[in-house]
Amino acid sequence: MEDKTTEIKILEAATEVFQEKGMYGARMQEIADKAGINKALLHYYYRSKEKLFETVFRAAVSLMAPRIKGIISSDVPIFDKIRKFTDEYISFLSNHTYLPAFVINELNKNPQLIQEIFLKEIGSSFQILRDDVQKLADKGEIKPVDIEHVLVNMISMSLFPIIAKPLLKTMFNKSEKDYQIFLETRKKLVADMIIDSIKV
Amino acid sequence: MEDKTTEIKILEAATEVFQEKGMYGARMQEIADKAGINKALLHYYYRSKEKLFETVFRAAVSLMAPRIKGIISSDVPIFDKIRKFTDEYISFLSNHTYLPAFVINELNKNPQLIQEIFLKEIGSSFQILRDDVQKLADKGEIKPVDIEHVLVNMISMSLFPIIAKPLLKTMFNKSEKDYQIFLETRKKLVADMIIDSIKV
DNA sequence: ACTTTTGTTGACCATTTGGTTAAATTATAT
DNA sequence: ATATAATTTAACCAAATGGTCAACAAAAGT
Repeated sequence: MEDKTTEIKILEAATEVFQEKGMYGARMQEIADKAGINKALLHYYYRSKEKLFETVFRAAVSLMAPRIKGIISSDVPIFDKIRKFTDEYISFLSNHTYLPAFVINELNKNPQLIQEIFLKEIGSSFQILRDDVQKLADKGEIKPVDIEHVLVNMISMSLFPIIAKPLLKTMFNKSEKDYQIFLETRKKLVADMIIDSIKV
Repeated sequence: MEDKTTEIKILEAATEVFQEKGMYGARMQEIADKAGINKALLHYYYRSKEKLFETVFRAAVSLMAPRIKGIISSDVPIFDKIRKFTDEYISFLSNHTYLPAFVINELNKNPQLIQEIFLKEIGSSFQILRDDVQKLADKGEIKPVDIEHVLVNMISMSLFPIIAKPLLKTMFNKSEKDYQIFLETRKKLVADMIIDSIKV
């Protein structure tokens, strides 16, 4: 933490605070304290709170989105793609618990940010997936499903248990460790469900 | 809007603002303006911002939770229960788009609130469901599934498309109306998937 | 009629907050 | 060495914010 450049230290501290408190709840002073620097330095590197937030937010999206993109546009059989997705995405999110709630929440509060940021990250790869699925359906290798629903189902079942973790943890009376196991189990379970829903 | 009691007007205005901006982002002045009253009146009826927020939050949970509870603990065959859930819950949430993101988000930021509020609302009915499913599995009428996963799957696929609406709307390039149709379609689709995953 | 309680307001206050500035310190180049 | 540029800080500021208070108005008891 010591030899890191100030700019990085700020970004890390800001990420923590913003993800925990959100754009409005975050305090510049808290970020400065957490980064171990003077508040004025924040403004020296990132001109305003908004600028800093946007940087953090873009970084968060850039951390989440390419993984979806990379997996769904990789050149492997579709069933493998699905298994790979649930496996890697649930793993990744387990280690970044705050991320999805942060992104989705800020997206709700500031919808116009999406067009620019999110589409650029994901956009194109979705078309590819759509075409792939169409071809497979034509060849009779899978059911002629609506890819939008399949994708939403898969993302829902992978992401929601992370977003609603505190709720579900309490609801099912699970310890932190038990919840991790619960998530681990879902990797295969979700993939199986999705595959079952599209295989002929 | 005119003949409503001041207290109600405040609560409605506060609900709007809190759901849109969150606890931190909400401004007492904005709530007062939206309610068409003086800011001091807010403090006359609800002593502090925190108090007001908690009232709004509890009301939101009380709006969401009993519906889950009512459906899953009703005395109808399990498959009907599932169809009823997806149908009614997606309908309800379509008319209260902000609700789930609001509840889940605040729950993430303030986890200790859950124990008290959420468990009281949901808690018991979950045990009933668990027992029901166990019995059905013993009788061989459904697979011996893990009810926790089934429930999470069902809630995930119903709730997530509401929470991530702005994201998915952009991603799939859908108009407001198209998105409503998309959600409408999901009612049956989700129920079918859940039922398929547990039927023998 | 009038007293008391309840509801409502405008003006005000202390604190917090994002942001600035001028000066000091450190690094870099000449 | 020294001038120049980059980094860091303490002190400060204006605006915003949650909250209060004294006074006024309306309702409700009596």
